[in-house]
Amino acid sequence: MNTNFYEQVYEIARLIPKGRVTSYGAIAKSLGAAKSSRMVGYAMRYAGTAHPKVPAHRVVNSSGLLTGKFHFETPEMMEELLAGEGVEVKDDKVVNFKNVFWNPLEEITE
DNA sequence: CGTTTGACTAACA
DNA sequence: GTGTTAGCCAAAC
Repeated sequence: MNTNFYEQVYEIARLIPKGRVTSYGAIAKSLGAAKSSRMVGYAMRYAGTAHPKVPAHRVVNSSGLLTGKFHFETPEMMEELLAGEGVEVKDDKVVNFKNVFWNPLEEITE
């Protein structure tokens, strides 16, 4: 299969379980491209155009901050989506980030 | 094909 | 804890 960089990012993003979040850097590391953390976010930018669509709202920065909320249809949608999945969001940040953090490396295990 | 960009991270002040 | 700077790299324009 064509393991495009974007496709890999999307694939992992879809693996994020409900009620859990992860960081861009974590995804980048799972791809073996820890340096390309920005590329992960860059790819997420096209998440809405990707098929199938990816739960970009489950991806936050290393601080658990909803950095990409403004890229959604509405900045508030990201919080709503997370809240709807059981992830509490306070001041644009994920509450108990470490607690809800999901490590893709544990799921990939390849 | 060259330049700009960017939903990041880490390091430093 | 907050602000700024630098490094990073692949895609978009």
